[in-house]
Amino acid sequence: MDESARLMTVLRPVRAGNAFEETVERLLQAIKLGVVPPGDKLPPERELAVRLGISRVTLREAIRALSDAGYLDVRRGRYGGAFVTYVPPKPDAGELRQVVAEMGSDDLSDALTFRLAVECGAAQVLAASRLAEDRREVLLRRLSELNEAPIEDYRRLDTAFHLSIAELTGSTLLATACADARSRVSDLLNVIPMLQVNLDHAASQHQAIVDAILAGDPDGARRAVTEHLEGTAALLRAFLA
Amino acid sequence: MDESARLMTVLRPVRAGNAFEETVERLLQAIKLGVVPPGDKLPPERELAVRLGISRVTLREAIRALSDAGYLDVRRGRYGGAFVTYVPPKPDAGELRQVVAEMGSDDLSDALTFRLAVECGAAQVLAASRLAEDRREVLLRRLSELNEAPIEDYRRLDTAFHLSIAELTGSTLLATACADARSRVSDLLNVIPMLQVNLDHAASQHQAIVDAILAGDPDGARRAVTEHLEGTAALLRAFLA
DNA sequence: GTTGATTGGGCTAGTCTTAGACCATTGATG
DNA sequence: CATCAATGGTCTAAGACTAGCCCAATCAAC
Repeated sequence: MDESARLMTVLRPVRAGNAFEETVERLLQAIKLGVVPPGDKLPPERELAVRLGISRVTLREAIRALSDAGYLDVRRGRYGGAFVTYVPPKPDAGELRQVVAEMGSDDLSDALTFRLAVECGAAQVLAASRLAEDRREVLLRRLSELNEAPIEDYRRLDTAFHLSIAELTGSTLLATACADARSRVSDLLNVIPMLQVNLDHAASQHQAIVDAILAGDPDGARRAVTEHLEGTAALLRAFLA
Repeated sequence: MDESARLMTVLRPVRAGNAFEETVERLLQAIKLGVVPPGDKLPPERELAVRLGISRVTLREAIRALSDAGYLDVRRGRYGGAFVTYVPPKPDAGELRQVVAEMGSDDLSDALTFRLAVECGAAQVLAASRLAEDRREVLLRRLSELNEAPIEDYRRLDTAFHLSIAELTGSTLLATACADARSRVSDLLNVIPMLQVNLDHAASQHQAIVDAILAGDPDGARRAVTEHLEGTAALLRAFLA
């Protein structure tokens, strides 16, 4: 609150952990967000190490850890690679309380606030910009893909829809922030039961978000995103009591 | 835009550089944002190294580099320390073109979009929350400090005002994002001439932001922040042509 | 003045990380 | 069924980074 709060913010740790830990975290993000869907494989080690800006040795340690933990299946030889075996756990309200407890109430509250802010920010920025026809089509395609998704692909395509909004703004920083926000709550979202009423509700909210963005209505987009996110946020916050 | 855009976002470099470079960047952020004002000193090396999660050796290399570059004056002995000597350059429209050019148009555009999104997001979140009386007072105090600021303190107190909005949401992640966004454009803001009309304009916009937040009006807060930021953004974008 | 607490300056041994080379396995293709 | 390109598996030497220790300088307080 006072001046020293800003010192805490800026003079925070330069690094979240060692290279190995940060790499595990990043790969886990790619897996859990469905950027690399189950059954697909990560890029070859040599290429991935360059992309992540780390040595192949460190990357291999991280892959090894994820392989041991059951997230990846590593196969040698041509057409081999690190295949994603992780499938999101089946929704289970019982586990929800446990997962929330593991995270800590302060971190959860922080993550939910952050997510609300950046997703609303992205939606309003996108609504305020003149959108080229091909970008409108991307947004509509993501929406229809989500609406037609089989249950087992729902979470991944929901993520894809939400992240597309940030990506379409053209800001890498914003897309990164939204991906980060999403991954901080993805474990929680995964264990929330998916009832048909909720899916229907979500579908109409998604439609409202897209309508507001395409209509060039930033306030409407902001409200639609807020309404959509506050639904799950309120549910999660209820488990903090 | 397509699926591979998300690969680029998530499988980006794990680290922005080596520990030394990242530390220099972080200290520079603290200095340029005025978190440690000119004449004040950084925390003692031993304490700062712990906060930043790096070794004292690496921290000292970074401090040495900033000292050589004229940002810090390091003095030994009790009551010594690394004193901030950096004072923001005098505004100069001539330099603006040069600073914009150094940054690159894509990075600038990205930073401006990111800043707009996160600051709007923070303001709307704050406006939507029930604000305790002491928090309202913090906001009002920051505003009046800014309005009464001598010209040489204006930028620093303007930063303090803007960052307070994010800090008051209670989200560390959001405060960090806003500080990051601000520091990405601070060099540019510093060289924009400060004309009295512009200062008056900014003052009324700041007032509108605070009014909307205290009134619990997220849409109003969003619009007020957008109007305020788009002013400088438009000016900066003009230099991209 | 002398003292003592605080602070920057510097050294060393050990660990983490990297770059690059080379080996082993796989399976589509001819 | 032999080939070979693509891919994971392994090793080594060099560099980056850290933890911990002690030295040197400064200056308020006594």
